[in-house]
Amino acid sequence: MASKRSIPSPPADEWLERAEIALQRAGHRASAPRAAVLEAIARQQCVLSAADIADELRASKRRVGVATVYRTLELLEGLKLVQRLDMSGASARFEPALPDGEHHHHHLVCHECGRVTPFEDDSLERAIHRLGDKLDHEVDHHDVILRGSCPECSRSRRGKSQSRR
Amino acid sequence: MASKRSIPSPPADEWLERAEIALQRAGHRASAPRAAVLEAIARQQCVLSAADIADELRASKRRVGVATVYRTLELLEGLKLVQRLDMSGASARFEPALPDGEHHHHHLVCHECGRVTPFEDDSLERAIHRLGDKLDHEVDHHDVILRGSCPECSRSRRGKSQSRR
DNA sequence: GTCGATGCAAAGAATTTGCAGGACC
DNA sequence: GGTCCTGCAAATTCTTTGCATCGAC
Repeated sequence: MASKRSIPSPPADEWLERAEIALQRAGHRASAPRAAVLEAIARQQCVLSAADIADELRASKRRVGVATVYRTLELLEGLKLVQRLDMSGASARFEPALPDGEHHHHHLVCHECGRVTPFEDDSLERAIHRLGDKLDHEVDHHDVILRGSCPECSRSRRGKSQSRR
Repeated sequence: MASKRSIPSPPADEWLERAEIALQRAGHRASAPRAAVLEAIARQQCVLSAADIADELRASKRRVGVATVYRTLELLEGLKLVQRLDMSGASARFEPALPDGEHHHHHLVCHECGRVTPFEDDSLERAIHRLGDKLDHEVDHHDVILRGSCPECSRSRRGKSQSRR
């Protein structure tokens, strides 16, 4: 047990289609650079920074200016199609957002290797939901970030002694 | 009975003393500028940015360079005496951190007025703690940010019409 | 007296913005 | 063909760093 705690692979194409439709309905044009950014986001397996996206596109011969990447991300964030993840100090990361609470998840950040791992947990969601009711605030979004060491890092730090917990 | 949901006023002096001792024990000198930054942090009622601290000190005639403010905050963060709060886009905010889990809390950010309100909730903490066990990661810290409208903003939005923005 | 701490200003990094030309509808 | 969009580079903002000087221990 304690095996793959990863989240079922996100429906990339579905997201892409939804994003394209949402942009169109919001009155935005479907340009090639914008489409390239959308595809890079849809294709990603992990959270990406604006620079990551620009680099990736440059590598695949579809150069897109950073400004366009930022402008597209801003647009998508406004339409709740991407979710921004603030990394202490470093540049912000972005990931495709799924509709509503569907597939809602949060992140673990390893402060040794920097890796970001998504996870989901119903009891956490329930606790937050209850909180929303309890507090006067209208809560419409929440971020949870757990920081610590990922399995690889803590394992290698422990060195030889391998004690599963 | 959901009236005072605020957190009991933090023991400012206690924090200040603890911070001074911790710095000294870590081999740092007690300079006047650093002391001024410490006091500003201890005195704060809400989260402050580095610029806020510098401004506040300038107002109270104890000018301290921003560089010193940042350096002090970095020092304090390393000693777990302050907690950094990443604000999407805007500059990071800092607040005094209390020892261990003592008085542990999180924040609500109003996306209308920007106000940051602390809250604490045991069931949330328990859920996160359980999560730490469930996930392979060693979790040693967590941040939770709820975003929404504070009571004032949602009230005024509902009550009156939505004039100016 | 030594070495850490400070302030200033320059350097860096991340993100935004102005503008002229290009592309979509 | 009118706009919206793009790329580039300059501008902003936040934070860090180099360096000569100052001050705590």
